[in-house]
Amino acid sequence: MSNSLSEQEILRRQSLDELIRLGINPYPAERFEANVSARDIHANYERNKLDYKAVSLTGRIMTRRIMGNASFAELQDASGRIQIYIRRDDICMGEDKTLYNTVFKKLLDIGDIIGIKGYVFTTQLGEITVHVTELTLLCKALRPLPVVKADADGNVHDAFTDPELRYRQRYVDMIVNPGVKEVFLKRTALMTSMRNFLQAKDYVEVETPILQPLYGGAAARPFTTHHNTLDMKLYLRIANELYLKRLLVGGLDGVFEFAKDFRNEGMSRFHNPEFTQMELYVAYKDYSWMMDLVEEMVEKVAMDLHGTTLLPVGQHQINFQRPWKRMTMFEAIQHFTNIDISAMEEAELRATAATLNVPLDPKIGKGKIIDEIFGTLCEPHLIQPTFITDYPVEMSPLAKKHRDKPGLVERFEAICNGKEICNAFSELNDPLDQRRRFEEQLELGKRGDDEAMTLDEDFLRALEYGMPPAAGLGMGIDRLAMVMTNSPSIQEVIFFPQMRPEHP
RNA sequence: GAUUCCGUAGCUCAGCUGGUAGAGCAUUACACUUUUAAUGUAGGGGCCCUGGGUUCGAAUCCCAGCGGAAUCACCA
Repeated sequence: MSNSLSEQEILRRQSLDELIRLGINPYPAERFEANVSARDIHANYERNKLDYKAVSLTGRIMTRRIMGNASFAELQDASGRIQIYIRRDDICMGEDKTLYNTVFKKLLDIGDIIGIKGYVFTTQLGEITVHVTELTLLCKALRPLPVVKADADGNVHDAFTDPELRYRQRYVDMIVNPGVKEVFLKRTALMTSMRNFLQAKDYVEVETPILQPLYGGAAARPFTTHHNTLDMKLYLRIANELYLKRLLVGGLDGVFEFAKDFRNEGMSRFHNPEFTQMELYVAYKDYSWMMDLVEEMVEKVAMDLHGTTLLPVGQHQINFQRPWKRMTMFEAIQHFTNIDISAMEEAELRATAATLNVPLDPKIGKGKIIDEIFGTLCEPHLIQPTFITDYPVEMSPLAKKHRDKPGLVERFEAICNGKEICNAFSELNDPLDQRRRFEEQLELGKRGDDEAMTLDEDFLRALEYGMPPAAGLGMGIDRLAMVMTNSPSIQEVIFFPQMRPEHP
């Protein structure tokens, strides 16, 4: 951003001064009520012409085609675009033609917001258009908008595509690239659909602390902050799991929260430092019950958003229709490598990883080796929604041990388009086992694992009062939104993704 | 953090092996009462990301920095 104004910005400021000199308030306080939207006109005018003889409409001027004493322009409101037709002698009934000759033709620009009154008609070329009889300026824009045009064949010219500008100035992106708003409306619809689904089951939507004295519920590095009055360190949550489980102890049998979580880690097209998870905990259920719920919920979300379960995602067609494929982690590895690792100990696993060309950090243990093999050789190939079940206990300190498979926990992830979209367990409710698992994490922390979990005494105290057996779920809303809107990066589904500051 | 690519007008982009800038749209002026990427004619607009170097001369070559993108690493 420069201190000096561009030629076009100077001209717009001069136009602003001129408008004021003519007695026109460029930012009026009076309400201008629209009685119709662009979409409404397009959808209903042909069937019901009599209803469109006195319309009033607001919007932003997006294109202008000025031809002497009559002009066309396109107005964009929240619902879409509509062409308007402005004739000099219709908006200037008397001798004074200033409103058309000076105000409309010279002082208004692309990007200005106006209100119009008039009637709808169809032009000779068949385009539904509003014939303007009154024109009111509602907001003068001082910066020029990037002008994007589309030709008759639908080719877009001079598209506003620079990702940096699009993300830094999302408002411009939204004005100029209509698909952008659609993506975000879909994201909202996704959350609404999910919320309705969960509320219909009488689960309670709650809010839990974002500022936490101890961070827990996931393995990640936190953002740290400080409370002045209490003079204490606080963390932005990396998860809300431990608080929602306290609510199960407290007697809520089904709770969920759409939670902004914060992780102080790398950024990529799959990772933003702040992101949204929907976490759900339901008492007296287990992880296989939760798989059924996830299938049902995501299938419904797809239907609500698109009216179909079959969606294009990148190069693939993904079908969210129930039932989804289910396989254990060991089965998945056997499927993709033809090797059965289920009985292997650490040394053999390490050797197997080496023959499979999976690079390993020498410090990691058995559970992480298995996960590494899975993540490298299996996960990227799982395109259709698939539940992967039964994870090594070492990586899942909050999950209940498997009812009949030693060394594993009752956990699943749903993988879709090669990426995890959710993670769920039968929740560990044995307070003594939970304490041991935390202590193991503390050991890992001492050995230098900066993502090991901390021991939360208050959470353990809550478990000692007794938490009902429960199934828990964490669903990545951003990741799911990417899949549901066929977006290749997380920045496309977060309004204001994290960026370096413009002025270092 | 590593590698590769990118940074030129408000926007999208040209600019070859070095000779100090071009197009389309936008913008300005004029013409035009149903156009639609409106059209026609004539203009204006550039710290070529920043700082060093090489050179008689750098948008162009070299080095460093700043921003961005992709891939990888990291992220259960």
